[in-house]
Amino acid sequence: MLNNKNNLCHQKQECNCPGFKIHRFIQPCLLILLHEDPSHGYELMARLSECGFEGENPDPAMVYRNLRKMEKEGLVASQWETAEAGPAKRLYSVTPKGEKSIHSWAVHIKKQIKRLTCFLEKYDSIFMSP
Amino acid sequence: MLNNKNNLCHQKQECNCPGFKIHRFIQPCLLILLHEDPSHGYELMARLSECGFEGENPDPAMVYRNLRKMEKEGLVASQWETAEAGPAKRLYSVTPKGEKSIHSWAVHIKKQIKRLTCFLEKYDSIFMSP
DNA sequence: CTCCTGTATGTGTTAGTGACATATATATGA
DNA sequence: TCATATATATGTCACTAACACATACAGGAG
Repeated sequence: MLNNKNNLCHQKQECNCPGFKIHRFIQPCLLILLHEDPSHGYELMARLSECGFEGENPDPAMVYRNLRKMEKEGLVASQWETAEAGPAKRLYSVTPKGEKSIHSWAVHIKKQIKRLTCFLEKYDSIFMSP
Repeated sequence: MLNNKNNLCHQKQECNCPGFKIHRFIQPCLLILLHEDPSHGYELMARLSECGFEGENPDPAMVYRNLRKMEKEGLVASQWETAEAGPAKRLYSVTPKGEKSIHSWAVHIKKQIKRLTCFLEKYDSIFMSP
């Protein structure tokens, strides 16, 4: 039932949310932050604390590489900003395709909250019950 | 402030929850299921639906490899069960070290729920407000 | 007896990811 | 001129998810 050669027990990945389960949570965070306000990588690192990453300074490599990757996939667009003082910034904004991706992520994030809550309920009933 | 050579902006990984963020969510699920009731891999695949994985038949490779890995790390222990009919089963149960790991996971899972909820709040305020 | 199905446990491979280290450039103030 | 803050980026490595595939035992159908 669970596993035979014609109907493998694990379903094929159909969702276009990369990662499917939940890793790459940084991607939807970056998308929604950019949707609120176009921004650049360095600023986004700070703004990630708005997404429940308080105190956990994010890896710049992760931020910059994800931004470039999402640009390659057409989820965000960028342009150089040289007007202000300091080194040039690469300003990112969300494309229509990126906005669709946000909706898609929201569905999966709801599902994941359900799973995590399910774990916590089990946990509490085992270790927190009187 | 965010990034200088002496105090890198991303903190070192100190937590003993492998994966730190949330991937490998299958591990705490297996641990708590085994804590409820010692079981074997094939059965655990079915029981994962109790953990919010309804309809998503898990990859056997993930289940079995994670079980073996956790055994190697001393989080679970196993013994062959040959009494019943059918092929032999490898019966797993949680060790004291594994129980500690469950507590550790619970902390991080609470944090992750906070993060995901934070995302959804932003999402709703942008796309669901009147 | 043979074949199919269900139960049960694994291995092999590959692309992708996270974590960490490091490099580079601009501007400001001490 | 030297340290610091701002800003972006590359290199590497171990680990993971995803998928394909292999193996073995047992029961029932034909």
